[in-house]
Amino acid sequence: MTNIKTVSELAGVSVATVSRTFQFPEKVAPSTREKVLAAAERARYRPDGLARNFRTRRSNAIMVMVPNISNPFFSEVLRAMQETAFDRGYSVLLGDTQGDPERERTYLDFLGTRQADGVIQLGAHVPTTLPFPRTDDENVAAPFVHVCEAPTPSPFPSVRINNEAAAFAVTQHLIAMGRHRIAAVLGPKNSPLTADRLAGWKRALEELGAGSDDSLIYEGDFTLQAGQDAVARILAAAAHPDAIFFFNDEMAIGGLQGLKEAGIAVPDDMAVAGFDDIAFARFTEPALTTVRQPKKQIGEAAMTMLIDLIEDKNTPPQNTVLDASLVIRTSTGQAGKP
Amino acid sequence: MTNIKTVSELAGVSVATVSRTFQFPEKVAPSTREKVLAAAERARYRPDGLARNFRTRRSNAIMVMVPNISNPFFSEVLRAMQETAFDRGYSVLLGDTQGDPERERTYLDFLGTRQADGVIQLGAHVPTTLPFPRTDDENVAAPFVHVCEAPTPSPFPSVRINNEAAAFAVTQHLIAMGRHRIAAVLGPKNSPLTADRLAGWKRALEELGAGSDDSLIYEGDFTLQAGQDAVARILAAAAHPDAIFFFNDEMAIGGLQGLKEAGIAVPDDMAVAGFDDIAFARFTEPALTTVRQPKKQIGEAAMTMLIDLIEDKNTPPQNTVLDASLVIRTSTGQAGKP
DNA sequence: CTGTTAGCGCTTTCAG
DNA sequence: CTGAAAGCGCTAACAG
Repeated sequence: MTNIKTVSELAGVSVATVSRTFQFPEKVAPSTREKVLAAAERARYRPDGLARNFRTRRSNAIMVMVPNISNPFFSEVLRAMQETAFDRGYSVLLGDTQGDPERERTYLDFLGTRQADGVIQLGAHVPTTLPFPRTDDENVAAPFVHVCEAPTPSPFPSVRINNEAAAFAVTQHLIAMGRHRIAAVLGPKNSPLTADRLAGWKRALEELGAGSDDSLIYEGDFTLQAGQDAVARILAAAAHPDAIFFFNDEMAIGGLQGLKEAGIAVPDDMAVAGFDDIAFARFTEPALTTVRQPKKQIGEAAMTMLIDLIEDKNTPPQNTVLDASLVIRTSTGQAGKP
Repeated sequence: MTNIKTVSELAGVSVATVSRTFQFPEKVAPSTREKVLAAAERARYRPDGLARNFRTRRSNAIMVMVPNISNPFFSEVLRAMQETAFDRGYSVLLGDTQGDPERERTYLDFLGTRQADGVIQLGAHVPTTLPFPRTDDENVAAPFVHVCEAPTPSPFPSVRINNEAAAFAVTQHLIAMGRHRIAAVLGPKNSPLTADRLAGWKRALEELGAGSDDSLIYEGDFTLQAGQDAVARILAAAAHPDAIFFFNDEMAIGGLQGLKEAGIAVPDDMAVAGFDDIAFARFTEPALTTVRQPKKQIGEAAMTMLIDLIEDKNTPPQNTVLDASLVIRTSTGQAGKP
């Protein structure tokens, strides 16, 4: 129950001085500062964060909405975000949405109720009505950053990689390895990311390969199970493809399992590629060729952008595109071997 | 900028009535309620969460400290925690500690500054001084729950599985499969969980096997890399073991990779077991025998316990032990085959 | 460099 | 069922 008043009396100074001692120690004479700190120590005083937040109208918290925190890609990005937020004095509120728009609305509302100073969206959904922090200035950008799944063009500041180009590179590599019929296993529909990767796959097949063929497109949802299921459907089709490009690593790992169970040799009978380069991709059998997304950079860039937006209302909204690189392992065959 | 006063004037009622309409709608006459809600709607009013938190002296937030959010075991548990918290009207603050005690202290301090109503610790470290919420009643249990890594006996409420028994079961299974020299690859030192699993391994070897042998113990830290490294050390030893019990699945997966690179056949030349049953365990080559931890239940139980503690100061602190089960897959050999 | 003072927006008695 | 009013603990002008 010890509050600022108690401490001020104990130290024989005003409450303002106590406040300053904690907020701006340099604005207080060293001798006074010591008196205050001693008194605070003695009274086991901790400034009340709730009162401070209330008074300053800032929660110093960032809501991060993530479709599924168990997805290793997201958890890596999230870790970098939390790290960056921490370094800048913000805490991270976790909002696992499971893709549920109602959940997203609830979490977004943390902005409206001032329980978060900003929001990062790692999912695909774009909010239509944003509960702006109650400012009358319509020109101030909303403290909202869209990560990975931002549509093009994006109405909000965003951070992502060039998914089209990365998917093109994967498909190009498969073609270079002598593959002709390359299936694509998609992520969730309506996801800009899925659309972009699909466009890259298509362009590569049309420019460099045998042309694209919609019968080579299979649905998926980024889960291990979806990868396994897709393989079952792929193998049931009349003419097998000779390669499968899974739109994320988890599906590729599920797919490898499905292929193993079906007795299909990878990469000899079927080449397999993924996307993301999660930690496990290096440990599959065979090791997975994939696209390395700069997870740490993505998280850092997004959080930095958001906090800049919050703290400096003049920061112009940006759409940052980071580099991704193709990581060639053994699941797509060895050089020199068809 | 629209606040409770604006709404009260618009609706022609007092601020108290507006407050009640949002807090306890049933305490307000239906006709009044409608007036208020209409006015709130018109003014686009959102109650200020910071003011509310300040006034009620509650943040409605739970700090969850986790050593590494990228670990699939933790992220699964965390997801269940967030779900449970959400259902009970709490948000989750993410505190990735990377095992750093200073970080842990900082996060723990959220209690002291009232920025969190409770703390869950998923790491091994036990706080010595807890910044109690400022109550004078020394008998009130601190809103702190220790998960998975709680020492025995635990000074705090806790949730965990019986690690000793589970490790015993793994080792027993390996012995039953005809293995004689069973190596153990540990988790972080000083972790109660590591100690318990080691004790189970040791007891099984002594009661059912050839006796335990400290030269079969290898250090680890729960990362993929650690598993791979441990295999290198194991294979460099004079006499190979014929089985390896990794104390978590990630190390086991790293270990499988190391064994593959060394040309050791699993399970024929070396049986491998893990611990946790993360989603990827079913998709390794060969599929991993492991201990299934009830991740969802652990998360739910811990969060429920903590919130009960917060909301009902009479809840007695408990130490909950949940069931874990051995999941036998192919990495430890097939029945009937030595 | 320090003190005085006025609230921030809301909840919560306490009366009526 | 509703209103009046006090005040949570702190910060930030402003004045000295």
